[in-house]
Amino acid sequence: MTKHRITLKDIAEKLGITVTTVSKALRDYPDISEDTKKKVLALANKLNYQPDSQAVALRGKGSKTIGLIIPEIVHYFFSNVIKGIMDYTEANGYRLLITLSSNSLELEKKQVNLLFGTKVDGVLMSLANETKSIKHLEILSEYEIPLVMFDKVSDQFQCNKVTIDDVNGGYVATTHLLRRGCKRIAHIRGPKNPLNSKGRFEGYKKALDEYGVKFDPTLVKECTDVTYEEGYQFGKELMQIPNKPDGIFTVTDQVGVGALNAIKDIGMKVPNEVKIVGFSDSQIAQVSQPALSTIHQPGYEIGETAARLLIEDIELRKKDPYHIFGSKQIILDTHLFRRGSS
Amino acid sequence: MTKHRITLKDIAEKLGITVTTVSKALRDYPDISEDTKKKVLALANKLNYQPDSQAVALRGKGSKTIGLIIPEIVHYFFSNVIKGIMDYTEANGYRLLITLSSNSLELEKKQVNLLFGTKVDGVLMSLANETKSIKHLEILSEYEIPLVMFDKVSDQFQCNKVTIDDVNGGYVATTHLLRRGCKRIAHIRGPKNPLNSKGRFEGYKKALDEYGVKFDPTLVKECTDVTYEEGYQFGKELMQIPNKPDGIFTVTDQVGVGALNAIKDIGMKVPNEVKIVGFSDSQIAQVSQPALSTIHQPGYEIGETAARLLIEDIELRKKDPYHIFGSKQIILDTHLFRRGSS
DNA sequence: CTGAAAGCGCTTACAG
DNA sequence: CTGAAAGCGCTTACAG
Repeated sequence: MTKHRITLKDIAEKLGITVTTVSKALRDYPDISEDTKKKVLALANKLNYQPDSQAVALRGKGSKTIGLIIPEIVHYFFSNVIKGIMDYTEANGYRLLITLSSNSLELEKKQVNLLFGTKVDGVLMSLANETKSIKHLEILSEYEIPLVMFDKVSDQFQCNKVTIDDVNGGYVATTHLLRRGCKRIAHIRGPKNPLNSKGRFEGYKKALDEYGVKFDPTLVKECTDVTYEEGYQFGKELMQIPNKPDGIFTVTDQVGVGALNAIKDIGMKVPNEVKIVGFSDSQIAQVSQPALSTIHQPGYEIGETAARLLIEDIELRKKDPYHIFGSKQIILDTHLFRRGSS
Repeated sequence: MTKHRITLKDIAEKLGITVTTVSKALRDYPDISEDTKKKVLALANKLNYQPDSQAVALRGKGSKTIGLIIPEIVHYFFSNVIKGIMDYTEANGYRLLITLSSNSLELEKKQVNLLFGTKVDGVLMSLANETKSIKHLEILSEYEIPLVMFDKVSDQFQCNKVTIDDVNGGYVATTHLLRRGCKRIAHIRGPKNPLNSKGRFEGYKKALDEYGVKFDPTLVKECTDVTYEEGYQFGKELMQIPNKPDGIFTVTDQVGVGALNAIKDIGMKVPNEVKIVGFSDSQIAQVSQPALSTIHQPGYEIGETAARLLIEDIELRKKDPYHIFGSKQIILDTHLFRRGSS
């Protein structure tokens, strides 16, 4: 005895009116009498009527659903971004369909097509590390599905983007080390491709340059997976070179804490002999001993802002078919959190 | 010049046949000629035809979408669960709609209704800490929408459930401390309500009992938010009581590392003076110094298993309208990972 | 082997 | 103020 879902027809029959009238009453059309509206509303509430979202989407304009493509989910920063997105979409009556690229271009393509097929009203995404060409995103512009990129964005695609200023973040981290008296500052960077690690690296070089410190490529290590283990390994290696660094700026906190622990395990003192600054302000940075100085990256705000920009485009387009989707880049502020490691 | 979405009608017109035939050809009906099938397939591929999922859902049986209600997203364990769910649903052609209860009963109710209105094929959920009564879930059984609970489950609702054996986990953690020679073992537990913290606490008591150690309520502290900070605070407090504990079992790794750092900051030695075991095997546990011993909780497998059980029920019901949804409880194994803290 | 017709649940121009 | 009709894109019993 499964219940069947209440439809407009059920309400109409019980009230002896037509579905047209019921539909209009529920949507508060001005040409329906107050009396009818009251009756319809009352019955709809009593029966816990929920419009069939598939039918509404099929008929109307938009599914009230947003698609998200994210490179990783087990990840402190991205979790925060997702939370920002969810809170904003939830508050604005949009559903969130979540998909994973696992940093693979192949999967990313698949997810774009899936979301297209699902007729989402818009897409939020952070690119996979692998992704260079953005040809697979063109289907979105062809069909005028708004896209907002965040964190890992491409400069080859025109759309709203939400990022932080990675160059400045790297610059602030490095000048902090310089001001704290470091003379030889190493950098453990991320992979070549994503713009973030490129930016942080540039900021590092810019700071050195400004302080008249010669850039030394032997002090730069490049991660593949950007893990704690890589940080530990590179931290160790850096302490074995003849002219050891006295400061390290790392592309993430995972890597930073890895380096920190390696240095402690070797028997050297942080921050006395080596100072370290990470990036992201993950929880891990607050918990290491000494706690890791880091550049705070506002994940929640990034997610919230990206969702807001997307929903604004969706709503504007609903009202005005000629509305052109935004193409600004919003760059959110970062801050240095100085802790025991520097 | 927005492109319009390719429909069956477009393909039919180009080929000079009807939508009926196109639909059947694409679904590989036996009564369509091979020749026609080939032509249709070829054109559909060429035009990158994607069936309108709303229309399919409206017409057919099921939306190929699963709803997830999760208490928290910025959370190492739940992130892993979600990844397990996503990988499984993705591999089986289901979409995932993700919603947050933020551990609030009110929001949880809202999300259940939202997912019901969205006509998801099934629901996965872990209960909010606040949730005691499960009356708001009855709508799912009334409309025969399958539900699988994981991690935080209720014994008042009949459905498939995936959990770990918290009692055993707490027992294993505590007996480990006893065997390592601890005489006075404290427990920093979670809130009263969720079954997990209750279970871990029971396991703790069971172990004490078995080893003939008298249970001392002054050695039990109860967290509200289960954070690093609470762990730090309680760790400190425990070291201030006259007859200090020499071992601590904590409800999570956050709390465990908090306690560990507090004890180090006081100037006491871990594991020499106090041994600590956490719970969950979060990343944080590998990174503290000494690394935290912990009970590994297989988040990914929990998610994967829950998704599998749900999709099995969905598919079976599609084939057999009389199929009755499962109501077994799968209890996954935990393991002790011994590290430097014990 | 192919197609005409009905219908899923809704919305909205149009008629009365 | 209310309702009959068309249609969104699809699937499937039924007819030929």
